[in-house]
Amino acid sequence: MISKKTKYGLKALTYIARNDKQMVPIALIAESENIPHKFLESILLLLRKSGFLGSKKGKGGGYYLLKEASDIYMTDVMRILEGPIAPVACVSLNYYEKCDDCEDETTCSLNKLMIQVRDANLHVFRNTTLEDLK
Amino acid sequence: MISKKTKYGLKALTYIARNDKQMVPIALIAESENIPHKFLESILLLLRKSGFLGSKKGKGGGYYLLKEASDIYMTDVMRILEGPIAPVACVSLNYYEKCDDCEDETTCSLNKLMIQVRDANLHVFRNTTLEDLK
DNA sequence: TATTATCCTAGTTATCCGATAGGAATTATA
DNA sequence: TATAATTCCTATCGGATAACTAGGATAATA
Repeated sequence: MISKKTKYGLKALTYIARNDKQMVPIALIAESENIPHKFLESILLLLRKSGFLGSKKGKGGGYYLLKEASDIYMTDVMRILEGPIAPVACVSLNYYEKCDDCEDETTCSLNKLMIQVRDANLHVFRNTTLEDLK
Repeated sequence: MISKKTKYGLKALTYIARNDKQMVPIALIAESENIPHKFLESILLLLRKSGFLGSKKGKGGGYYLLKEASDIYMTDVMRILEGPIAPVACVSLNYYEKCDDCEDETTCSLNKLMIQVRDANLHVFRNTTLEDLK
């Protein structure tokens, strides 16, 4: 199950994408999408620092997409918001970590299944961009 | 990312499946798979109550599969150990719950993506049985 | 009856999720 | 230039959940 952070983040990105070429202030997204204002603030900050969003301070300011929606892939967004796409770190492409309970990954009975799950999810996320959520 | 409970549970089931037709005591699984004994105990208890395992108390006792490994589907195991397969409750087949922030699911921008993720995972789990992990 | 198991309820501890607080910095505009 | 509107940033907090533990009851075997 994905976190609310991820859910809110995706909804916010979609909202901004729909209002492209305009500044979208936090308050507007928060109200429209029923997202706690301060929580959303921290999420948008993260998305900006991760290179998805640009921002402008002050009156008339807000957030905007730095790239075309069709160039924003769910793989990248999900990794920032939710973390690893893989179900276990030992099969993660971007967040690899060794298991402490496993001696050898190649002989681990879960390995094959975990890779299948990872790849199934990757396939979906690689073939979906923000444009598809608009 | 799946919980350790799920990971341990799957490993334990596999271990038992490999030693089919024999009683397998907790202690043996715990040591072989590097799983904390008491934690594993609670997991096996759950798997028994959920109908995957049978048990026998006392000397020479232990756990055994109630069905053929090839009849134990990952969909069922995962739902017990990990909970919903869907990434959000509002697209879950077995654990449905309405979103509190969404008015209408049919117009939610995430809906389609979430269903795709759910179905991708379902596809893997429906086509994998415990036999495949052996 | 001693030993080896599971059964069961109830903890404990640590981490993380979701959300909030409060002010600093920046910008537009009246 | 004053004011309002906005993002920026750090810190914090309560509650839930994950991971694990304790300790005895119960049952089977030899």
